[in-house]
Amino acid sequence: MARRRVGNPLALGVLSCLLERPMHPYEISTTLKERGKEQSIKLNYGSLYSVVDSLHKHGLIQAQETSRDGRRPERTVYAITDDGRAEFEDWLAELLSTPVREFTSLEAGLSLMPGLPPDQVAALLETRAGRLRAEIDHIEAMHTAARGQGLHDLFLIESIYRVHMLTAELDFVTRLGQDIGSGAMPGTKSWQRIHELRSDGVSMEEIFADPVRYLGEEGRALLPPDHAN
Amino acid sequence: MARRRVGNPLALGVLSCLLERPMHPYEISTTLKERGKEQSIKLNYGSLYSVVDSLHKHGLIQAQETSRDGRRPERTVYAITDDGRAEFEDWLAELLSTPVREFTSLEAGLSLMPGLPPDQVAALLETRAGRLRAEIDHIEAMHTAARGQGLHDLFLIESIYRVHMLTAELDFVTRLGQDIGSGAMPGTKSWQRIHELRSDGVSMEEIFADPVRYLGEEGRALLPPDHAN
DNA sequence: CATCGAATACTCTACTTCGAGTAATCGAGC
DNA sequence: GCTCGATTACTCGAAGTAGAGTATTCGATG
Repeated sequence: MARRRVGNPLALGVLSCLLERPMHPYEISTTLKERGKEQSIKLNYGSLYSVVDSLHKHGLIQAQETSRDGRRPERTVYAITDDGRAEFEDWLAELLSTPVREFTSLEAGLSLMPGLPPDQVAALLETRAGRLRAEIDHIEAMHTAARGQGLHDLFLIESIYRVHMLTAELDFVTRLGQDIGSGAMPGTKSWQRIHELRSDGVSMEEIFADPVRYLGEEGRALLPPDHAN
Repeated sequence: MARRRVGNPLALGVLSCLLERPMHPYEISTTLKERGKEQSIKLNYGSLYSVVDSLHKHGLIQAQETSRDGRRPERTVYAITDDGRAEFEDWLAELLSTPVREFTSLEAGLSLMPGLPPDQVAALLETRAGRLRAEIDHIEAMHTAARGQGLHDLFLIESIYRVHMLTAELDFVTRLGQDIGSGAMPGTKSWQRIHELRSDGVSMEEIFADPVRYLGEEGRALLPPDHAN
């Protein structure tokens, strides 16, 4: 994190609140929750307080007053600085303009997919598709409700984006599950066969040593594991 | 992370290597890299060694031998245990079947988007679209090359998924940028106006106190910030 | 007016992650 | 046979993250 002095996106949420008026950390957290920002920015107390400390240390916010009611914990009210305002604008512009590589768990799963037999993978992807459909329906019901309250799509935009991406994932997963299940996916036969061989006690090294013997012509594709990645 | 004894997906990559044969950590890292898995599973040395330790501590892998050549660092070779094999299958099945909520930086950006004026946001989204197109072209060129080497799509699946999702993002971002730029997005007028008022020194609180006065009828939508989220 | 759950407002610590740093060996070329 | 960059193989510490735990007050209910 050479670029940003504070790297957690929660810090951007903190700055966005302080842009309106000075607040203390707990108030920031409730404000973000009220506005549904915790749906798009991960928020937990441990991170909130350390992020606020860090923003303070770097001069992006400043402590205004420290008060206490009776014996309740101290509250420190923070205000944004000019430096903080500049950082907010620059950071937000970067988030919108610049894609960053994010590692998702489905990508990890897909890349290791051959570790399970194809019929099982097809079933698992079908299960995922069902869950995605449920999730999409759930979010869309909330959108309908929110629009009924007169809320602009502008304030739902991150959630609309989420539905858009979940739908794309659903398309992919549905198609892939079908292609694997039906055997339309090239290589599925070998994939299946390797799992059969392995449960008969043949080691990976034996199969790799002479794939054509174990897998027939399809096995030739395994010869140079020459990923041009 | 109550579920998995070791939470980092890198641990699944480690297990997948040891499923083939025992290896030492550095060999695991080169194997994962050779196969292009570091494109889909974040891999860095610090994490690798702590993940291996953790797998060992939890009995999912076991140390086989510790050797050293001359004065070179020690190498510990690890083998997977039956427990590790079970964990691998169960975890991989979960990754494929169960969507998890992942917070992306674009979602964070979109949710705070009104913090910049609409014309600037439209321009930033256009910039992003261009970068996404470049990224997609780049990955597709690699696919073409890999297929030319006789590689099955099966071994490119995570990368094909990535292109699918990048394309979905590109669609969304392109459309949103146009809608905001053209003013077709409802609420854009108020959004613009708020930024004008703010740079004239009007505070957020004043605007929220009487939105209709500052923004006309469109401002009425701001009255109950009643996110049904 | 006593009680009990919800809300307020943090604190603490164990765990994870990151990536620069270290240190030896190997091989190619002059 | 010497040098220099690549490769092998990790180590270390600073920083960040998670989320359970703590302590107080408020408000509704019987």
